[in-house]
Amino acid sequence: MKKASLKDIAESLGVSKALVSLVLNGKGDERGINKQTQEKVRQKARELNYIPNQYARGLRIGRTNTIGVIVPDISNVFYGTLCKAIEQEAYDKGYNLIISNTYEDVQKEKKLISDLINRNIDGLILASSFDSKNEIQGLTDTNFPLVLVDRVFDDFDVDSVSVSNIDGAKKAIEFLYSKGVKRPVCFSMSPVYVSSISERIKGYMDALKDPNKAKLVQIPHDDIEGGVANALDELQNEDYDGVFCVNNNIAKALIRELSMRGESLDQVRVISFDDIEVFDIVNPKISAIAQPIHEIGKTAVNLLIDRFNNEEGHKPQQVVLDTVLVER
Amino acid sequence: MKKASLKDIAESLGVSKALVSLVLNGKGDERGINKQTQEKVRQKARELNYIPNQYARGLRIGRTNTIGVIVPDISNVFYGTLCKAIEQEAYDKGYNLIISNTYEDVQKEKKLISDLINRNIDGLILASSFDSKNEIQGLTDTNFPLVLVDRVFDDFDVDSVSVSNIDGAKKAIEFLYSKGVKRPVCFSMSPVYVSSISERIKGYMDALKDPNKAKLVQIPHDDIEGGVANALDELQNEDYDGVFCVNNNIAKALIRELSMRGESLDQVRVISFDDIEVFDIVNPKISAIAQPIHEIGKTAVNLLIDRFNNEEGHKPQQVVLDTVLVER
DNA sequence: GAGACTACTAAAACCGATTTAGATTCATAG
DNA sequence: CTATGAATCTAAATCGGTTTTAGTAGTCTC
Repeated sequence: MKKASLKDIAESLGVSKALVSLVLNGKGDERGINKQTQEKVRQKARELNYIPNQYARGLRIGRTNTIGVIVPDISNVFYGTLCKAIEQEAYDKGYNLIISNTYEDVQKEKKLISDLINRNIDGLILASSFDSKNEIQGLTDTNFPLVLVDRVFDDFDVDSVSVSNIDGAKKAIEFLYSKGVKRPVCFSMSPVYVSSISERIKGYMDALKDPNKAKLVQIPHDDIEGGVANALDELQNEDYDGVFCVNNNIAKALIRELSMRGESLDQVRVISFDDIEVFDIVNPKISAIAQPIHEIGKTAVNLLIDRFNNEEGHKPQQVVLDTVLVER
Repeated sequence: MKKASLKDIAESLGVSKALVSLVLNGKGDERGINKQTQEKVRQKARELNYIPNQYARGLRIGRTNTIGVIVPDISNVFYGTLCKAIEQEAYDKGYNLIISNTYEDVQKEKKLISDLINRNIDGLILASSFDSKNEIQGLTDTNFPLVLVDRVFDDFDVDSVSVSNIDGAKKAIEFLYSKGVKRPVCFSMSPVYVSSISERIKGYMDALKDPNKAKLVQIPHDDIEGGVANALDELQNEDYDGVFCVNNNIAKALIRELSMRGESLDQVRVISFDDIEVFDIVNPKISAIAQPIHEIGKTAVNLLIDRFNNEEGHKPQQVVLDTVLVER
């Protein structure tokens, strides 16, 4: 049983394709098509289980109701949840998603961007691994609908949704102090070119009571386990009693490493940016700075759709959402 | 700068669209087109940064190089990783993905399936929440390329990829015995209609040394936390010293609940189906039955592609992969 | 120099929708 | 009896590719 086309409906009713198309697109009244004829068309469409061919439609009207999403790694819970949020909102608004992962590979990211665009997506939501906005400058120059999430660039006239990383980091440090921590160190990720990470470091610095006691440890992003282990060795002789992890991957590695060394989480108080389920399962539980992931996704989708509906008048917005301290 | 079309290349070179199309599709030699002409065409295509419009192409040849993927929940690490595996393999083979979540909602799953098909995907990889094969019988009757993963149906002549759940569960129980556990109970999920769960229960039963000592606890899937808490209350007076969790969600809840009650994981030995990172972070670590997720994804994609290339001759296969005991 | 063959290229149909510009009918006004 | 116009509907162009069919030169054969 082949799928029914416009033509099938038109022929079986003895009317033209044009009429059928107009009726089914709700332009029947506007175009003065007889109510009874309209009803017959709709009836027949149901009967034949007609659904328009999206590709013919896309070819003609230049839109495909598909949004591209590029994230570093969908199997990372943060991005998985973000995609879920995006998908829900997009689905409600009648859009589908094409999701791709870069695995932080800048070359792959470039290729993916052009691949997706050439698949005629209507717009792109991008959590970029690029180290500068230059890489996507070309995209924005062509006026392609783009929303950056999670990782954004300063002074860049593009729609974006991010969280107040500086503020979130400050909250984390203040929380540590309030729990009696005297000297918090910061476990950071290198390289730090992504905006979110560098901002969190700045927040840490800003919140320190005594800037001279700042201690920043760089964990290489391609060997988190090893980096954390080295860091702990190095810190053996330093006196510190709290750790602020700039993301959950570092925190997970830290928890694992500490327990392998038989050191309790009671001795060193840990707090992390990004709240994940693990923090609620380990003992003792770990506090965290949670991002409003659902809202990030929802906002990103709506910025895009606003742009679609408003091609000319749209002004790029940089939305910055607040984080929440999850105290455990 | 608008995107270049076939016509642009043809006109700027003074040849026909047809010639350009043939050359760029590698049929130049076959059709005896002058080598030099071919080179000029390719050169110009590069110069104009030409990429074919996938929708025009899809409309004409009836394929879109897009695979639909439907899973219960992409923010669940298991499915996130599965999607990642599928995406990698598909990407390598030149296919894109459209991913959607059902959240175990059968109605949404039905709608998603028809939505995706009407977006002209070439094939579908489905981790279904349906309780019977009847729901997708219609799909297979139309001969639509479909591969079931994770959750499959017996006696169903459809491509599928799953793991040997019975065998995996047996391994888990045997492992518990080998570690001195005397009486393992099974924390299962209700309802149990999905094949994977019921098979794991069967594996548990089969592996018990004394079937009279079987103890099966049903955890409602929509209140795992509460279900686990109730189960632990109920088990207070029973003597048991090991728990086999049929999936990671139950295990996570169990670990959390045990530590909240101050009970150590040393007293009750826990093992879970599905291996997740958490099990390597908590203290003590948790052993697990790992699924070869990457291979599942890869196999599913290749079954689909084989079907594409082999429309008539393709025979549905039920691939069953082995699990691995991850001992910690 | 006609017929056949080779090497190359163009034209046109087609996929299935949308949309523009116009055609047809019929009633009413002048 | 014709012009005006409202009400209905349609033909055809279009989107950007792919593929089939048909053609034109030029060369070779006898």
